[in-house]
Amino acid sequence: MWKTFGSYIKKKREKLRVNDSSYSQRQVALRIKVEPSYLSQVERGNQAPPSERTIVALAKDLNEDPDVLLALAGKVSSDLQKVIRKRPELFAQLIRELKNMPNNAVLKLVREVRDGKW
Amino acid sequence: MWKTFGSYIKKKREKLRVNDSSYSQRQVALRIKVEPSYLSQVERGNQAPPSERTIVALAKDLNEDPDVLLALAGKVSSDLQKVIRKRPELFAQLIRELKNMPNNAVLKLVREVRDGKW
DNA sequence: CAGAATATGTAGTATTTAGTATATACTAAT
DNA sequence: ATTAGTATATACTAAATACTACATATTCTG
Repeated sequence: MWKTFGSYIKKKREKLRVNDSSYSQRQVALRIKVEPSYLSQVERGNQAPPSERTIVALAKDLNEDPDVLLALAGKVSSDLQKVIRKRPELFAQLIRELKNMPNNAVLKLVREVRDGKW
Repeated sequence: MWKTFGSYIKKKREKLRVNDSSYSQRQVALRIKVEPSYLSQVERGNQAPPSERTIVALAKDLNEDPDVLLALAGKVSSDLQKVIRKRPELFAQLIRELKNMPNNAVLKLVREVRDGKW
């Protein structure tokens, strides 16, 4: 059902575990403050992905991009949502326009904005 | 608690009702397929705003922008979320860059994208 | 116009479902 | 003998909505 998220984080955890034994399910679960059995369920995709709070903690622990992990979990970071909600028409329009633009076009846009050409 | 959303849609409905008696709470509720008592609660802000599905139906019925209504309800349209989730890093970065940009700058961006300059 | 019929909004309570997680106990690996 | 992973059952909360009943308007109708 939710195999994608689960196997993604499992793989990453196991990769880290090769060089650092503190990346057992139990240790990670302890650090991100959930029950080990729950993390097990999630990794195997038997449970839907955790809450945003937990996913962000997990992302930090596994050194992953929170936005990517949230996306795999079918979510969008609440802080991004907040930005959109402040100016819904504007952002809705922009995002829909960019929906089918190729990556490099969007990226170019990002750079121009960042470099203060606006 | 949720007065903003409620009073907004109530006001709009009552405005429409002046010229069209089919905009009573009951009739609207009937059309958007919820119980009249529920719509009443929502309008008075005693209940949290409805689901996306219901809000969109309401927006259509009241001739309002769904994105705006969703925003008032503290939500972001699931189709926008989907776009973001497809390329999370890219969109996350863009949106965060634009967070504090003035409206007209963002608008300019929208226009340039729409006019195919990318 | 008076009264009947109908429509409107609201109160209060109950139900359903989803999301997020815990607890306990068991099995396998080191 | 620990440590690691998993199975299974269960709990808890909030979100979303329905059901019933009632008081007040509004509209017909004779």
